[in-house]
Amino acid sequence: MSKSLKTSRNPAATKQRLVGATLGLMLRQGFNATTVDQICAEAKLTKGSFFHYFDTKEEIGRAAVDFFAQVGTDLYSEAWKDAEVPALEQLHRLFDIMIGFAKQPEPLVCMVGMMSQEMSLTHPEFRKACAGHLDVWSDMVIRMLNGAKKAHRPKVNFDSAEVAWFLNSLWQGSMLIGKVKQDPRLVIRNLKRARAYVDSLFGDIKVPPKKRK
Amino acid sequence: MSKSLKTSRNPAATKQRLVGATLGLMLRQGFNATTVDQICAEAKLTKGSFFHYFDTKEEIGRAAVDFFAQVGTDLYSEAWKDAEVPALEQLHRLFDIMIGFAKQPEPLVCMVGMMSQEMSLTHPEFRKACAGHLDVWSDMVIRMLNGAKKAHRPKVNFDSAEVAWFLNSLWQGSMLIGKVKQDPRLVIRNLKRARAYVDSLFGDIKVPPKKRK
Amino acid sequence: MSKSLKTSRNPAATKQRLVGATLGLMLRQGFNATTVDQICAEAKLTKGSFFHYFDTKEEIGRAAVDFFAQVGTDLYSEAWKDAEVPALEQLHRLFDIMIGFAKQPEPLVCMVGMMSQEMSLTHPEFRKACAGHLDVWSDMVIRMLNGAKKAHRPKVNFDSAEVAWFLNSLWQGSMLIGKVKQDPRLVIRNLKRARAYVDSLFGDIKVPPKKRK
Amino acid sequence: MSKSLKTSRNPAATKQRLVGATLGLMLRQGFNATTVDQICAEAKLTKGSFFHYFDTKEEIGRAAVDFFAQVGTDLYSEAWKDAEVPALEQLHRLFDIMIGFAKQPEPLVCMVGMMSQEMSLTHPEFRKACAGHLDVWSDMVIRMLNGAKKAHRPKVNFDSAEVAWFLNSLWQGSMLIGKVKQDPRLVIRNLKRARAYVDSLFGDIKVPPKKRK
DNA sequence: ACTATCGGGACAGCCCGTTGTT
DNA sequence: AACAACGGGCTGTCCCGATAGT
Repeated sequence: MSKSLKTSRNPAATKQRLVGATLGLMLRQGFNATTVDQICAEAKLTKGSFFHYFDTKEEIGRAAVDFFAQVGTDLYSEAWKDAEVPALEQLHRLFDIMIGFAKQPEPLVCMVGMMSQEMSLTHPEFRKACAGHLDVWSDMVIRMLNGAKKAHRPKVNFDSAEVAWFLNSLWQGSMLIGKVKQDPRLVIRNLKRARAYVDSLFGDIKVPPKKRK
Repeated sequence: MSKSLKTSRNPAATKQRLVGATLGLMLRQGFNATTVDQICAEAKLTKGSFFHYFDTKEEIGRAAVDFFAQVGTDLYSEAWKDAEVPALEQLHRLFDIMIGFAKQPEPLVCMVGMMSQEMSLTHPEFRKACAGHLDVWSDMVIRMLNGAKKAHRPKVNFDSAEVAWFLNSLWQGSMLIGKVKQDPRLVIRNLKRARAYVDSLFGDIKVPPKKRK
Repeated sequence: MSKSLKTSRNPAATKQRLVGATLGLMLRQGFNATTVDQICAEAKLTKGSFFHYFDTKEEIGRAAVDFFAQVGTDLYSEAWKDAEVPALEQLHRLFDIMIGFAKQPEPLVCMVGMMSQEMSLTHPEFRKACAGHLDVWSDMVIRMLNGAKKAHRPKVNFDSAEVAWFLNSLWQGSMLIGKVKQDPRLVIRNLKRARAYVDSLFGDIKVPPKKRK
Repeated sequence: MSKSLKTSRNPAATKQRLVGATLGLMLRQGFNATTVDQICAEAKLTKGSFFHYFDTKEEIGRAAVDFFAQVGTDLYSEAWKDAEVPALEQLHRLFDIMIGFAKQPEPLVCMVGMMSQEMSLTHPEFRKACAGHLDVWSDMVIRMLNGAKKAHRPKVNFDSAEVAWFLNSLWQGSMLIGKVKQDPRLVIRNLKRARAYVDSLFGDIKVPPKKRK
C-alpha cells in the first residue's frame, strides 16, 4: 500500500508526468518554443532525470503526440462503441463529440495538427507519426461512411475515403482558424455544416432529430 | 551618383531580400526554428545589417507573413479582376487558382496557417495579423458569394460569411494535411469537392462545364 | 546454492570486466574522454553496479593503469625468467618483446604513457602511480645492465640508471610518435637502434647474431 | 594612435588572447579537461564572443598546437640561423636550446606531444596536424645531419631520417618522463646522452668544446 | 550483487541583440 | 548602410554520483 501510490520512485508515473507536461506546453507553444527546462519545471523533475526517460527532446515530443492521439481516439471511439447504433447515427455522435471539444472553455487545439505544421518538412519521423494518427481518424470515419452507405442508398455515389479526408481537413482547418480567430463558435458552425453535408450525401433522410443537450 | 546605383546600398531591395529569405526559411521550419543567423546567411548579409532594418525577429516574421499574404491576395485577385465575369464564375476561378497552387511542384504551404498554429496562443500581435489576413480571404469570398446569391436564387438560404469561413477552414486544413500526407492530390480533391459544394448551394445551376485542362 | 555459480554474481570477474572495459576505452580516448557510462555499456553493466565496485572514475582509472602495468611487467619478465641466460642476452630479449608489441596489428599504445601525459600535472596520485610503474621498468633494465656490466667490461663506464631512463624515454617517445605517425616500423627502427646503442656500450661484443625472423 | 593599442575591438589581439589562454590551460590539463568556459575566463571574454572566433573547441585546440609549434620552431631555428656555423655545431646548438627548455623553472611540456597522446586515435585532423609539426622538427634535424655527413665522414653510414626520428622520439619521451618523474635533470641527461650519441656517429671528432654558459 | 531512478551541475554551442567602426 | 566584435543568457545533452529498491 505504501508503495503503490508513492509519487517518487514510480517510473511509469514519472514518465507520464513528463509526457503530460510536454503535451500541455507544446499545445500552447509548439515544439520548438518548448524547452526541456520548462518541461522539467512543470513535471517537477530535474533535467538529469529527464534524460533518463527520454534521450532527446524529439523523443518526448513524439511520445506526447502519440499520447494525445491515443486519448483523442479513446474519446472519439465513444461514438461507435455501441454497435447497435446505425452507422450514420454514429457519425452524428462523432460530430457531437467534436462539437463538445469546441465547447470546452480552454482553447481547442490539436497536437497532431500543430506538430504537422511545425515539423512535417523538417522531421520526417514526426511527419510519419502525425500522418499515422490522421489515418486513424480518417479510417474510423471511412468505416462509418461505408456502414452508412449500406444502410442508406446515397443519392450520388461517393468515395468514402475522399469524404473522410475532406472532413478531416475541415476539422483540422477549423481548429486552426478557431484558434487564430479565438472563436469556438466558428468551429461549431463548421462542424454542423459538415454534418449537414454528410447527411446530404445520403439524401435528406430524416434522422430522428436527436435531443440536443 | 555612380555609386547610388550599386546593387547594394539599395535599402528597399536589401530589406526585401531579408524578408524573402525569412519567408523561405519560415515556410519550411516555422518561426521558432528559424534563426536570425540563418536569415542573414540566406540573404548574404550580416547580423549587424539585419538589426538595422528590423528591431527583432518577431518584426521580420510579421513582415514575412504580411508579404506572403499580400502576394497571395494579388494572385487570388486574378479571380475577380474582370468585373464582367459573374460572381459564381469568379468563385470557380478562385478555386482554380488554389488548385493551381496545389499543382506546383514545391510543397504547398501557407505562411499564415503556419504562423497561426505556432504563434497564436503566445504572440497576440502575430495572432491578430494572421486573423486579419484570413479575414481578407474570407471577405473576398463573402463578396463573391453575395454576388452569386444575387444572380442565382440559392436553393436554401445560407449565411455567406459562414460558408466563407467553412471554405477557409477547409483550405487551411487541406494544406495542413496535404503537407503531412505529402499528397497534393488530396488537396485538389478537397478543393473540387468544396467547389461542388458551393455549386450545390445554388441548386444544380448548370454552369457551362468549363473546359478542364 | 545453485545460483552462486551463475556467471554473474561473480564479483571478482565483474570487477575485472569493468577494469578491462576501462582499459580498452582509455587506451583509445584517454581518461577524460572516457565516461563511466561508456565503461558500463562496454562491460554490460549498469552504473549502479559500477559504483558498487569503484567509488570514482579516478579509482577505476588507477586500477586500469595498474592492471596494464602488471600485464606489461608479466610480459616483459619473459625476458629474464631464465636465470641462466646472460644479462645482455636478457636485454636483447626484452627488446625483442618490445618489438613484438610493435608488430601487433592493433596500434601500439601504453596506458602508463597516456595517463602520464594527461594526468601528471593535475592528479598527483595518478602521477605517482605512473612514476612507480615507470620505475619498475627502469629498475628491471638497470638490473640487466648491471648484470651485463659484470659479464662484459663496458668500453666506457656508464651509469646504468641513466641509460635505463634513456631507454625508457626512448620507448615511451617511440610509442607516442609511432601513434601519431601511424607507423609501427618507426618504433621498430628506434628499438633496434636502441639495442645497437646498448651493445655499443659494451664494445663490439659479438653477440651471436640471433636469427631474425 | 588611440586605436592602435586599444585592447578592446582589436580582433587579432583578442584571438591571440584566446589562443594563449587555451595553450596555457591545455598544456596543463590536456584538451578534454579544458573547458571553453575556462578559456574564456582566462582570456577575459565571454563564451558568446569565443564562438565568434572559433566555431568549435577543437578548432581552437588546433590553433593552439599550431601556435605552440610555430613558437617552438622559431626558438629552435636559432640553432641554424647562422649559416656559417657548421652543421654539427648547429645540431649541438639545437641540443643546447632543448636543454635550455628543460632548465626553465616551469614544467617542461610539449603541446604537440600531449595532443598526440590524447587525440591521435580519435581525432584524425588533430593527428595529422601533430604529425606535421613533428615532421618539421625531424626535417630540420635531417637537414643538419645531412650537412654534418658532408662535413665529417661518418664512421658508419646511417640514415639521417632514421636518426632524426630516433632523436625526436627520445625528445618526446624525455619530456613525458620528465613530467611524470618531475625531474628536469633526467631530461637534460637524456639530451646530453643523445648529443653524445650523435657525435659518436661521426666518430670522435673533436668539436671544439663550446663554452657552456 | 546488481538495477533503475533521480539529482545537481556542468558541458559545448547557439541565441538574439548591442555596440563601435568603417 | 553595412560590418565585425562582443555579451549575456539559454539550450539540449551529458556527466558523475547518490539513493532507493530487488
